[in-house]
Amino acid sequence: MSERDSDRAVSQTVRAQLALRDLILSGRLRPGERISELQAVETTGVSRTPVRMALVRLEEEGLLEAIPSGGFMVKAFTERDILDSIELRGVLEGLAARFAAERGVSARDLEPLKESLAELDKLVTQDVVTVEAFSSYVTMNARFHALLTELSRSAPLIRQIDRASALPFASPSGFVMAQSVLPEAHQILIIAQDHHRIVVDAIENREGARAEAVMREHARLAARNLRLALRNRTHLDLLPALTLIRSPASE
Amino acid sequence: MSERDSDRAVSQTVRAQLALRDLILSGRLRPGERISELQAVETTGVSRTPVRMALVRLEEEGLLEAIPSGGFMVKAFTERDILDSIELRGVLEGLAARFAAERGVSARDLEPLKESLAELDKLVTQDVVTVEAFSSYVTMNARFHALLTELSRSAPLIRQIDRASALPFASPSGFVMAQSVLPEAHQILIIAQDHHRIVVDAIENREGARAEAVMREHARLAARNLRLALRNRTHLDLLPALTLIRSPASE
DNA sequence: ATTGCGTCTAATGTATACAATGTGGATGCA
DNA sequence: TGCATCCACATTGTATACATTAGACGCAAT
Repeated sequence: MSERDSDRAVSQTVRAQLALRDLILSGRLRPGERISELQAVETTGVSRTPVRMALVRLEEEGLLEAIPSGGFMVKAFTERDILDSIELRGVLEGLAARFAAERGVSARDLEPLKESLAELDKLVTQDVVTVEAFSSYVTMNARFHALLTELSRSAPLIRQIDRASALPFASPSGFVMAQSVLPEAHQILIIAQDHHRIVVDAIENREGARAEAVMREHARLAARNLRLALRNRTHLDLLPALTLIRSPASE
Repeated sequence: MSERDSDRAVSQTVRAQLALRDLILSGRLRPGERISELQAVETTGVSRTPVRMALVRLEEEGLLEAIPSGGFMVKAFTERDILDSIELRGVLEGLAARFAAERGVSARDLEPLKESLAELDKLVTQDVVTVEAFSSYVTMNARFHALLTELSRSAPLIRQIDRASALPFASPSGFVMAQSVLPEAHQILIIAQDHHRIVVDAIENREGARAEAVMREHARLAARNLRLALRNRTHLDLLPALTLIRSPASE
């Protein structure tokens, strides 16, 4: 009755899903830990049915793992898993870029991507780099990647990219915030933006192989950011998802 | 009480999932058709709760689509969707082959793949090509692809390939049976087997780019089979999954 | 005649009660 | 003292009853 509108708008299932995901990513549920349904009921305030639905969806999302005897546990990731997930996303986005280039994109359809590119330019070219600037960069970067993916005009591919980007450490903006405290911050941003520019140019000129290659390399910036962030572990609080790392698989 | 052991062994959820999947792939539930939960309860014989679980899993699998206002409908695919799904699988398997090649595979780990290759050789080199031979080819081919995927030793990638291969028309053996009635049957088999041989060789010699490229091309054989099967539509009964095609997107 | 509003119905979303199974502990025997 | 077995409890899987919402049909008014 006295619930807020924002609470009433979404289903109990979604509410439970959001609450549980937050619990996992914040590290309050540790990797390997079994998730008790009744405990989740108490925490989220919804009944068991939507909690179970949320658990199934979180398993699909990749954050949970089904226990053979029943129930779910929080999934544990190695550093290698994360790097592979980033490479995987790069390969998929590379395919999307190649599809866009090979199949052709009308000037009208390319316009939103170019606008997104210009907006990113405004942020990157300014000298002072504040935390707020990084925050809006994250938003605009996500938009650029989403627009690029859609240009593939391939529903199966878009779906697969969305699923691959669902894990926070695999998403295009997963480690951008880590840059904000790194000395190499501005350099990496400039390089990333050059990748953006190149892929738009390649699509426009229908150079499929070039578009694919640059998107693959683009994703590897995230891998570089991850390694940098792990080396000087001063600001790991910016990356809550790293609580999911089990054995860092030191090389 | 009087249920068969095979029925008692699996959960109601899995039973409903199998029954509904069969209904969809057999074409008894047409694309775009809304699935009534109560109707599904009657058909499958289990109660609404496991039916709903099964529906969620089938949506994740890609066979169903969530309706914004609630419930699910059978997903419709264009011919383009299917071709893209095949290309997508090829790209992912290409990545798996590249990972295997770049990271190296011990002789011991490569052994099962070589055995699988030899078994396939026995089938391919024999002159008479019966339907039974094709059937066992499908099994062994699936095994080869599964072994190859595992050699990537990347849990995220294996997971993604499994999900991409879940759709019957995207799986490595999706259109092999269509070959069995085509005059080009034996030729295609010989070519496919050569791809298998090349990828094993490339992995052994740590040639990542070669391994990746050949797996991509290998997947395109499935696309070729699909086009051939659609052209002479005499034996479409071998490919029940094609009932999911909505508008064939003629080119 | 068409459009808009209201009601009614049937469907999904949710909660909870019940059943069955797996797990942990304790006890007894070797 | 260690291992195995059994029992009890807790947890998940299932069924069903209830709530809520979306969609359809009909009636009335313009």
